[in-house]
Amino acid sequence: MKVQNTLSQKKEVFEPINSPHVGMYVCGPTVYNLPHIGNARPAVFFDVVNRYLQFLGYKVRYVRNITDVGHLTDDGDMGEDKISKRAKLEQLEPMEIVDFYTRKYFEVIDKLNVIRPNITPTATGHIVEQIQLTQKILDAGLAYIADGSVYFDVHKYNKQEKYGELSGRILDDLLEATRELDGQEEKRNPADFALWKKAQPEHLMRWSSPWGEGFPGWHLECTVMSTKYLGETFDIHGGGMDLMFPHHECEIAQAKASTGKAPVKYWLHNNMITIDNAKMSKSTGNFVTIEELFSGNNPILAQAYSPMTVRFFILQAHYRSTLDFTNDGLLASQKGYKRVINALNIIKKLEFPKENFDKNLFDEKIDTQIHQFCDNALRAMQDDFNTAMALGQISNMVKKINTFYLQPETIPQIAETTFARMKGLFIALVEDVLGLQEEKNDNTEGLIVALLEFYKEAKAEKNYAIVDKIRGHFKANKLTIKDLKNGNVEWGYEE
RNA sequence: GGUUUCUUGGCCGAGUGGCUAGGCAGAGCUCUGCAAAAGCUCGUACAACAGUUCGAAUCUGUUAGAAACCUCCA
Repeated sequence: MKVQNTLSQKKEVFEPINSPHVGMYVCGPTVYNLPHIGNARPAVFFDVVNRYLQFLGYKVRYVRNITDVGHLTDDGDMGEDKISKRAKLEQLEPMEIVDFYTRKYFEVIDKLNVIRPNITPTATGHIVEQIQLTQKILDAGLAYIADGSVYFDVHKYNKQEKYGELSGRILDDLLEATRELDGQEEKRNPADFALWKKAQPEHLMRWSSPWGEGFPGWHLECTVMSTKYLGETFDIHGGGMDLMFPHHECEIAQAKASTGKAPVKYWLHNNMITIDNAKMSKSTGNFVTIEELFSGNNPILAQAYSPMTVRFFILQAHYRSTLDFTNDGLLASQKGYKRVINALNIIKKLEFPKENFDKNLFDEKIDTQIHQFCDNALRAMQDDFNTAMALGQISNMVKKINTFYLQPETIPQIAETTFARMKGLFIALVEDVLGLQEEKNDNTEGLIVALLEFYKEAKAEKNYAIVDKIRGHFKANKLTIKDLKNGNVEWGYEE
């Protein structure tokens, strides 16, 4: 398998440090707002990575953090922070916000059929470790204390290591480009970043430390938690491209400063999502939440889109391309998804004929074609998780499956082993790897009412055979038909 | 200004130097009491220019345009 490593900017052969074990860390959400469609992409994509690695037989330990401190009030920026403003307005504890949005996050991400990570650590749960790491970097001489805060000394670090290796930035260029921000006077250098930040009196989340009361810096938690659960060097670190700089760059710096080792072997970054070609972000407020997507309750949306439609839509693009959310695109995915699921249900029931089939039917061309679909689909996944390509091949299989379904007698055009391979792979890819599952329509009520119509008609015609038959079906489903005195017919649960 | 990336048919969206990606929409056909579903067939696609090559959407260069990041964000 090959993966595109942001660090080398090349596709590299994936070789776990400690095969068959794979350690994967993905930056999770900052839980101070409703999860939006931009949160859905990494969640779904890295879920597929997790699933595919397991499909290949690896034992994955998947860690995805919850950032619940460090972003509630800005570092330096004196501008308005809508969240803390709102927290104040609603008189909520920060942890109340955190708890509420964490639950919201899991709620919608679960609906997308994302398997929960093995560990979901929180930043507030690792304050002690973060203090320890800060001390370690101080001891290494790569940080300095300024008025109760601790800053990472990027300049000094850059003399022994290369700061900017992940994002391809050069420190000197960065300095010129960096804007003047408020509250940065304490820093020796604008590129320096906070490891520990002194808490202002109004700051609600605070812990005592050797440097006074404060809270951990933005980048510290990921270094601490990834190291704690996956070791000083682990296999995969994932996240959105926007985290490449400075977040992941700082993580590398923190890790190298404290352990002297590169923390991550393969860096994977998913691209951004746009809405009608405009970038989505929390601050500009043009965002669509995942809940809204499911409910259709947003002016941008023409209708509601089911979780699996959204998942299918995300997987139809390669993860390193930007993905534009449009109604047309989602609608196309809705249909494409249903087509695949219909075929999934069909192939599950479809069997190769036991005997009495015409052995002369065997057609090597078709047989080879099926094998190619299978090979191509697997190759696509092997090549940097090309889910779009894999879905294309699955689509090819769908056609064949539908044909075989309508003309089962033609199944022996392919060998029994070929049939078994396609069946097994199709199900495995769709369900296990891509994580697409059937969404059952909840049309029970409508169907019951329809059946009652027939019941009434049959009764009017005194066709009691049909009447009894319908009653029987209701009973079999633990329902009863109630012929009311006023002539109405209703249904209820069997008591 | 710097860094990274992108520009594919009506829309979305893959792609290897030479062989049909795929989906959606559209047209025609088959099947069908009518439909639907399904299958088959079809449309001019690869930003522009130049170069490398027997051959390039795929490599190189130039130009134009776009995006993300450089500041909290997945």
